[in-house]
This record gives sequence, C-alpha cells and structure tokens, in this order.
Amino acid sequence: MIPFRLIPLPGVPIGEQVVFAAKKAMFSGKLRPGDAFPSVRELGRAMKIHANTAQKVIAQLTAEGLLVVKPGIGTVVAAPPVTRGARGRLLEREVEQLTVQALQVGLTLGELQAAIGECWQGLQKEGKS
Amino acid sequence: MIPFRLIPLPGVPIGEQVVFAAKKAMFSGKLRPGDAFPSVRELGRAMKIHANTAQKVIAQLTAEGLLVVKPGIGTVVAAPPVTRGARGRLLEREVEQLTVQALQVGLTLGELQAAIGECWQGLQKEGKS
DNA sequence: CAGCTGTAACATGACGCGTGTGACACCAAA
DNA sequence: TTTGGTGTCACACGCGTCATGTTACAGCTG
Repeated sequence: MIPFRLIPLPGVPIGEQVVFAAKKAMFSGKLRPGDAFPSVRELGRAMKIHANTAQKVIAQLTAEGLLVVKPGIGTVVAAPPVTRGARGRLLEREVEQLTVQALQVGLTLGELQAAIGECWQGLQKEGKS
Repeated sequence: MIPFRLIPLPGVPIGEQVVFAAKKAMFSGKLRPGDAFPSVRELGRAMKIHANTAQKVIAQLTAEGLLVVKPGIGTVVAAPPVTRGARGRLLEREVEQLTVQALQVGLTLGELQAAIGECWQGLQKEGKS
C-alpha cells in the first residue's frame, strides 16, 4: 500500500521523518519516477498524522523537485533532476557533524567510510526488483 | 582567549552549536586533555549567551564524559575515553541521513567518502602545533 | 453531479529553547 | 574570615516551532 514505513523517534518532527522516509523510498527504488505518490489524506491516514501535516510534507517534497503535482489528480514522483551545479559545499556542515560524532565514539576514518559505503550499497540493492 | 568561535545559524539551537564547536575544538587538538575549559559565566560572555544556557552546555559535555568538573575550581578537558564498546550502530541514523542527502544532490559514493576523508584530515591537521 | 485531488487560512494546545532572576555549596587567595 | 571565583539548581517568562483541528476553495475525473 504505502511504499514506506517509519518508526517514530522522540525529539524529531514527524513531518521531517515522513519526508526522510519518502526520500529513502525514492532513492532506494521503491518509488520510481512516474509512480503515483499517496494523496494528502491517504498519507495522513497511513502515517497516523493529520492531513494538514501530510500536506506540508508533500509541499516540501514538491519544493525540492522530488514530486510533481498534477492538479486535481495527485502527485507523481519526479524524474531525478540534473543537479550538476555546485554540489560540493552543500553537505559541508553535515559531513563535519558526522565526522566529529565519529571521532567521539572512537571510530576510524576507514570504519566511517566503510559504514557509508555499506549504507549506500544497502539502499541501492533494494531497487533491484 | 576562547579556543573556538561560532557563526550562528538560524534554525539550530545555540546551545547545540556551542557544544559542537567545543567538541570540534577538542578533536582538532585546540583543546587538549587537561586544559582548562572556560567557566560558565565567562563562556556566556564570550558566546553572547546567557550563563544559564552556558551551564547547560557544560553539563552536557560533562555528561558525555568530555569534561571533568573540579568543584569550586572549574572544568577541565577530560582524557579520551576508551569507548571500545558496541560503537557501530550508534551513528546508523546519521550515516543513513547523510547518505540520502548525498544521493539527492547527485553525489557519488566516492565523492562522499572523499569529502569525509578531506574533512577528517582537515580536523587532524589543526592539532599539529 | 458526486467524489476525489491539492491548497490555503485561521485557531488551538503542547513543547523546546533562551533569557532572566535568584539562591546554594564549594574552593582559593587576600 | 572575608571576598570572589567556580558549578549547580529551581523557578518564571516570552517566543517560536510543531502537530492538530476546522473550514473553505479550486481543479479534475467519473
């Protein structure tokens, strides 16, 4: 039915969690370009959240170019954008944050890079259906 | 005077930013084990935050074992703990989040790992004084 | 037409965050 | 002993975010 689930974490806005789950479903191949995305009210029912919150989720995904709105019909997963711009410094802060956290728990650079690669492969593998 | 600075980012709690800046100073060698950490009120003055907020920062760093309190004297940077426990799954969520973000902006696995390595080396290099 | 879709504008309550104020126990130096 | 520094705690207050709730509108399809 809904191509993704979520395990609610305290302290993190539910809206962001749904957004993240949707992105994860897209990049892992569970949601392919052209697939119909759940409607506002259906998404709200499935995720146990209010329709208003679900609308904000779809609005954000649309604003990021991941969804395309078909007025009166619904939303559809967009084609991967050709974001070949300056994409280097966008994740600078997140990278720095993860690096510091890894240092704190005593990880090695190699171990961290390996964990990244493992997660990456894990996502790609799910889309081989 | 204060071994670290911060550039306030909107949307992120100032307290967490100070905590992060302090950790960064520690793991990059600007703050070594045994060094005196700024007092609550001094830190508040330097960071333009309230003393109460600064206290919470120190409390969190102490709770994480990065600072040691000398009652009546002040706080001192602790020795790196021997956290050789189950440290693998602790960053699972952060790794997954960064991976999805990288996928969204069109990064390659290699590029992401390279960015991690670059950031890592950049932190280690600062401590060669 | 009915029934679905997305979108918008409010109000409401809960929670986190930072500030502000005050007080306490501890220790060192004058 | 007094003074002045240290960390710690407990409130209160204002502000913003977040999710919920309600209502309404415009668009498309059958």
